[in-house]
Amino acid sequence: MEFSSGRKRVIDELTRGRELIDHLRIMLNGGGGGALEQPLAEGLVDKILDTFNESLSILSSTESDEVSQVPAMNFDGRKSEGSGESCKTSLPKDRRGRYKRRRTSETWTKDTPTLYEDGHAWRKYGQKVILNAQHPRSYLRCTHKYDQGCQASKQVQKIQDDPPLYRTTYHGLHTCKNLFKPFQIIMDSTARDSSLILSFGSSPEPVSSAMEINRSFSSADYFMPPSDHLTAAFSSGADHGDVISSDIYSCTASTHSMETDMMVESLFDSLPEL
DNA sequence: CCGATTTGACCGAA
DNA sequence: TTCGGTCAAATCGG
Repeated sequence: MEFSSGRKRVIDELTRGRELIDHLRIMLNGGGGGALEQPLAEGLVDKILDTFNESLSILSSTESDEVSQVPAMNFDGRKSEGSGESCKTSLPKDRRGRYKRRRTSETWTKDTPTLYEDGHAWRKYGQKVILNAQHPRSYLRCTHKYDQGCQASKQVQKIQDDPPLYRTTYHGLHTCKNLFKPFQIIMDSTARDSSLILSFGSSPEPVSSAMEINRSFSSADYFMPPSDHLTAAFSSGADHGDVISSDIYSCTASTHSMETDMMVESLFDSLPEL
C-alpha cells in the first residue's frame, strides 16, 4: 500500500471516530436517554472501535512489513439484551456497522490436488455459491481468533474437477501459537536421489499434499530481503534449478508465514550435509 | 455440555 | 441492484 494513501485512510478513519465519539458524548450527556438509546449507543461504540482498529491496522501495515502486533478487538456477537423487554418477532437484529469488509491485507494462494493441510486449526464460518463457478467457496478463520486474537483466515474452493484441484487463498498471518499438526520430513527412498518429501501433518495421504524438495537449492533461495517476492522452489528433478512448476511454492516474503519459516528450518535441519 | 458446522439472512462494495 | 464476505441461530456430534 502506498504510504500516502494509507495515511489518508488513517486520517479518514480517525476523523470518523472523532465524529462518532462526539455523537456518543451528546447522547450520553443529553440525559433522558435511558433504555431507549442504549442499543444506539452500543452501536456507536462498536463503530468507534472499528475505526480505531482499522487505523491501527493501516498504520501497522504501512510502517512495517511485519505483522501487526495489534490484536484486533473482538466484536463478538455480544447482544444488547436489555432488561426484559425484547421483541420476540423474528425480526432480524440490526447488524449494521457490526463488521467491516476485509481489511486490505496481503493474500496468497495455493493450488493443491487435495485439501491442503497446513498445520493450523481452522473453523469454517461460511460457504457461498460463487457466480460462474461450479463449486462453492468455503470461508474459514483461525480457531484461535477469539482466544488469541489471531487474524488469519482462508478461503477454499474447488476449481477443477477431473484432476481435482483446490485453491486456498490465505488472508493475514497467524499470530497464534498453536500449530495443530507438526511438519514431517520424510525420506523417500523410492524417489530419485537427493530428493526429500516435505509433508504437512499426518493425513492419510501425506504424499499427495507434500512438496518435494531438492537439496541442490542453497539457503540463498529461501532467505530473501524483506518485501521481495520469495519463491521457494522445490524440485523433484535431479538437475539443479530444474523446477517443475507444480512444485513451486511461493508467497510474498513480507507475508511469509510461520509455515514457511518452519518449512525452511525443517528443511535445513533435515539435510544431512549440503 | 460445549465446540464445530450448516445455512439463510444480512452487510457493504462495486 | 448484484455479489461475495460475514454473522449467528439452529443443528450436529463427541
